[in-house]
Amino acid sequence: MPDKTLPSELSQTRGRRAWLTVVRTYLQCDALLASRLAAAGVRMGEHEVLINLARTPGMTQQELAQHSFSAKSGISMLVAHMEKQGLVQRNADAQDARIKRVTLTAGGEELALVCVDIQAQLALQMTGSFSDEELDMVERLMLRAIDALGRLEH
Amino acid sequence: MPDKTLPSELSQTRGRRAWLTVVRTYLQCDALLASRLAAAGVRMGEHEVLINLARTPGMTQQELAQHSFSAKSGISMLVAHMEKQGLVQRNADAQDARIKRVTLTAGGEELALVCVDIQAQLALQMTGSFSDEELDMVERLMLRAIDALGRLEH
DNA sequence: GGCAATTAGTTCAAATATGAACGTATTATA
DNA sequence: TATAATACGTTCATATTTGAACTAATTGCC
Repeated sequence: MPDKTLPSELSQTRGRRAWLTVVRTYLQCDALLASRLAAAGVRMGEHEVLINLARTPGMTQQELAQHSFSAKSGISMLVAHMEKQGLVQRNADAQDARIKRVTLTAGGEELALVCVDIQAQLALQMTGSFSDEELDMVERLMLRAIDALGRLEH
Repeated sequence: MPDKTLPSELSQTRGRRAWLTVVRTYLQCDALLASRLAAAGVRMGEHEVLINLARTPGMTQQELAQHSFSAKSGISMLVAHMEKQGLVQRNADAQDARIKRVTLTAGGEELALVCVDIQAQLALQMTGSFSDEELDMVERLMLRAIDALGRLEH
């Protein structure tokens, strides 16, 4: 009986192969998304903030940073810039003076709709041939993966 | 409640929801991968090059750039740096003097094994609860998505 | 052969993203 | 209550990444 799994075997597992395909898909999709957003005059970082605030108005910058997986310093500068552009508004929280709650302005809402549209359009083009069952399957499997990752984080 | 505009319909499709879950999974996995590689003294860019060259020795820098979805200028600098570190070697192609073929040194091979191991380990931890059928399903679906993306690229 | 078009790689300035240090506000603890 | 520990946001120096301009080599075409 062969003993514990060796690195050279591990590297050929189905899991790794499947995941690398996910990564390739993500990177290719991301590149296309970036180019379509650029055509609409929106950068990836702005897109992320707009999408998040459209779904959840009043997010803190900390929350924005976590959700977009970027450093809070970057969010601070980005949101400041977007405020100058008139896309968002920052208001101190009533209960906690440390917190700045960020909301979209009318112009921000409008641009967020464009972003959502671009994103949804791309998702549709990419998964257009998937059945509802297949889409649900993807979502459920990915949620399981996220769950497994969460258990590792400490 | 009456319908709003067209975008709001699109934004709620299964496809978008499923895809956003994939994105979240990718970002979370990527962050963890980066931290584990950092613990081994390897940066993400180096990891990408090492993994690629381990699978396909003698890749050109152009090919490396395409496979890792980064600018060729970055690859040029990165590979030059890795050559100084003694991880890779660049040799002019015999047939085409423009091309530099990149291969791993013994040290590079060794480090590449570590990278492959970290990557495979993470993939296994993430998809450990998946059945073979589920893994194959993920791979096939992602390949279909990549195919659909390929058809759009013009 | 000769010349335009293309391709691989490099360089460098500019755009982006990050981490550490700091100021300020809040919460926990003694 | 005082004081330490923590949390949010900003700033700034420092990576990291990119795009455009450039050199050199190759290919296509007349």
